[in-house]
Amino acid sequence: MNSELPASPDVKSAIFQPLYLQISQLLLERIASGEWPAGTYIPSEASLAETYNVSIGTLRKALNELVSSNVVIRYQGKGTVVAAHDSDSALFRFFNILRDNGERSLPLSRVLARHLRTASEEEALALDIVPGSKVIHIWRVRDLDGAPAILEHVYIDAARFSGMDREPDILPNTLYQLYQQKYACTVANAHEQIKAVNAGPDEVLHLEAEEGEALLRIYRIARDFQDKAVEYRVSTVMTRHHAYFNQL
Amino acid sequence: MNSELPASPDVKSAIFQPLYLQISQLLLERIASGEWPAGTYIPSEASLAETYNVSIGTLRKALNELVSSNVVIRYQGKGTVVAAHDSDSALFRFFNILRDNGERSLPLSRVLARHLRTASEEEALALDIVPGSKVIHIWRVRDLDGAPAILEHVYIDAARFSGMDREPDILPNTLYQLYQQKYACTVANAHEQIKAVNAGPDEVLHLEAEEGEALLRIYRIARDFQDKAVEYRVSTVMTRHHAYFNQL
DNA sequence: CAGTGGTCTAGACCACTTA
DNA sequence: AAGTGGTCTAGACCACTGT
Repeated sequence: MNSELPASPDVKSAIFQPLYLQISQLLLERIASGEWPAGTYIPSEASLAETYNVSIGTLRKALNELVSSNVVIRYQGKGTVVAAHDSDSALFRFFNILRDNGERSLPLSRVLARHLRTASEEEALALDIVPGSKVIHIWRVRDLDGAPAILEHVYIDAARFSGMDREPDILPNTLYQLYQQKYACTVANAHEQIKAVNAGPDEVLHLEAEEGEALLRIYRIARDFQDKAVEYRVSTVMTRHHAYFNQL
Repeated sequence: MNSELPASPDVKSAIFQPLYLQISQLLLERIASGEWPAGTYIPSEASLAETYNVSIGTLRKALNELVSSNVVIRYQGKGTVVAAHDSDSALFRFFNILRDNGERSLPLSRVLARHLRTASEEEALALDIVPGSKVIHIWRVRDLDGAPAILEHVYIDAARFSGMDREPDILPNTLYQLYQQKYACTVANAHEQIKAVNAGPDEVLHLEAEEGEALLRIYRIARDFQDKAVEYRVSTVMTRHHAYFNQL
């Protein structure tokens, strides 16, 4: 087959990109479309290779691309599963506030307010939606080790997450799981900007901070596989007993 | 050859690890030993494959491991070069303080003090050296966009960097380049812990901060390829016009 | 042009999981 | 035992870089 066809020229010349990247993209689209929901197993290498008419080696390379971008996880002898936010490893990828000694501390949330409102300029810019659109705003405190530690504003596009402002349920600790399970929307990466701020009235009241105490403020924009902004979040963190950890 | 030998069993059974990882490790050792200094080209795939008696595919896999851990960089048509800290990409891997809009800003250093002294308990712990050892301490201010923005304490093992406290030269902006070029010591990764602090006298004086103004404090331990601690650094950052950026 | 890394293939065999 | 992913090989061809 190799001697006749110089590596499936029809597919190759269509888009100028290596075959394995094209396949990787096709698989990503099928995952993003909801065909294979998070937590489910996708077909085996051999079967996918047959589907796309490529060698198994090329298909492996395509899958490895998805592994390195945290889209799927592979288990030898079992299969390839679409990454879900409830796995232990994924849970802490987006939660970098740890105890001073580096140990994990499970956060506990209390929602202070939740409502639908018109996006401010800043929020619309961050979420990449037209100014004047509606957003759902969630305001909550997160406790670490029994004490209030994070005061957090979360903004999401109301059009995309319609109904979430009226959900009767108590919100789960990790919103990303909720986005994934109820709205088929997986946060794939996030970008953060960190500054230091002096505590104001809100932080004095809800974080038991001293007036003017130095706190971390983290601005985060979370994006899905298509690089579309999913959530804008501003967190204010008390760092008396905890710190933001980062591996370079 | 494949029918006779089940994938070079002699090498394989010696250490229980995939061949390509063993080779990757061997190459890393040769790089760390100084045989191929930073910035130089290592032998071609074909020649290395012959040296280690493995197929070219296996050797590629070994090299790709080194690529993903930022040890080497490959250029099609040219060759494989040992990563150096002076490449534009590497320079900003360890410098995450950017302007609010996300643009880079080249820092400018002024050394306030530099001397040899006995390590404190904290410093010895961070550098993983025996308490009572000598460290070189560098204290400097870094300007961003013409204004003092970072007040930084740097600690390095005096035994490893002997002579650096007496160097007559003005220290370069990026110490990591100096470590690499003069001490054959490459910083391969780093771990950071970030807190918020209120400005004290030092920061008021050198960063022109208001008394009590909230500042970022970053504790960083930098390590080499062997995961040995190279440098301990405590930076205090003014975030009026800059922020710490991070991609998750 | 020769030499480098990048892609793709085809097939053998190994290691792990499940039934 | 059957099915999955993981390793290793061998070789063809492509794309890019220098002389």
